Amino acid sequence: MNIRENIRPGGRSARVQASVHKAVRDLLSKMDRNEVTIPLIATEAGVTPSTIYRRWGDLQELLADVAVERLRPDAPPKDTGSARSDLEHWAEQYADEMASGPGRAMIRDVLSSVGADTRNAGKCCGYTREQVQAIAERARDRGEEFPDVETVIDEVVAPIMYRILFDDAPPTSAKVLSLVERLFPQRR
Amino acid sequence: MNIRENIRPGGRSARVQASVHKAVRDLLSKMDRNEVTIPLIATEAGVTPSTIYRRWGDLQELLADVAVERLRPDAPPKDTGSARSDLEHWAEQYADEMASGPGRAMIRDVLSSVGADTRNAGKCCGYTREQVQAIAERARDRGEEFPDVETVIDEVVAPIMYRILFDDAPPTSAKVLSLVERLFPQRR
DNA sequence: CACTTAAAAGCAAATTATTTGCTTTAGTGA
DNA sequence: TCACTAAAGCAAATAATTTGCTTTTAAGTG
Repeated sequence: MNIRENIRPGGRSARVQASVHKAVRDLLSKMDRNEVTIPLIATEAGVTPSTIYRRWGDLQELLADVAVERLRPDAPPKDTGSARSDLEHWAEQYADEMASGPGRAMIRDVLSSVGADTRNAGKCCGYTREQVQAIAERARDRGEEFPDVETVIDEVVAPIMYRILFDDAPPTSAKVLSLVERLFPQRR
Repeated sequence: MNIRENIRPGGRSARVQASVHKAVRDLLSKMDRNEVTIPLIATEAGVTPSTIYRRWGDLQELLADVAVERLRPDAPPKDTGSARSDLEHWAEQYADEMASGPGRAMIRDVLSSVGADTRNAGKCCGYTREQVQAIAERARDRGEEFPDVETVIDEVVAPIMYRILFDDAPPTSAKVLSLVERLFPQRR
């Protein structure tokens, strides 16, 4: 078979990507985000600035790329015994993480990259959907009632995110619980 | 009274601000947003780049400043006879405007400015709240039932915005109507 | 295991954007 | 009208970005 696949060499790629990502994370933890520049990242990562420019285009794209990685959940939602409490637990944690300083900064980075190709924001939304999906599936396996995933996104995730992004006050824990409550027809 | 108020001269300010804003709007309508640079804006506006750098700091802040202005509603929500239809009408229009190319770009600009001082995103949220408030007040004057403004934000505005920002598919008209429907206890 | 290939990295010069110190201009209040 | 000061202009210095060209390196091939 000799139709040349367009998988091409480019072997150092992974290594460079890893060291650049690490450099970004390190610098971001040490200094103010608008002091971080591409030449600085390049030096820290031990690569040439032009490498970064050519691979990522600009700082925004690079920051978005790093942020998406960091926003990827590292574990499925905790199993607390019932779907409702799984969701409560997950939503509170989600709200906390996203409302934190670094969380907000990462969301901003993701949203402000235009990257029509990369669809960064879409990826984040996808991670969230997967998490909710996992809770929903556990509910089904247990034979519990559980709302549609899209409904959970509309009624729990969206308000949390809207308040974090646009409002001065991030949602309190009580607020998050009340959002979840609306989804469950009757008492506990 | 001679305690010097800290209102200081700075008279050309308004004129410069107007011409810079106009230049930004004009350029944005003519070319791709990432071809727009501060030196270009400065030339178009007939000012010096350093003036812009000193007043706005960087391109993001300037774009955010212009975007906030443009996102300000120019009229109160249309009075269509009933609160529910006012809200339906307003929400559909809001969703359309925000989901459009320019709408999305403006939201992105607003969100990606850090401006801890300016609170750009907060202003936008404020405009939205005012619009919903106006509908709510009309409802009250007519003696109609109407949900709490914050509830409308959680259940209608937030899902619309979340889907526009994070999801690939902006909300359809039917989707928007179904969001409004949930807020009204029973049939029309 | 050479050896070829092409994507990705390095390098450096050219271009462009940003910052900064100093000077000038023009509203404002006396 | 005059003095005052915030904001604008100007230009030199610095920093970031782009670009053409060369070099390196992981794969795939024989």
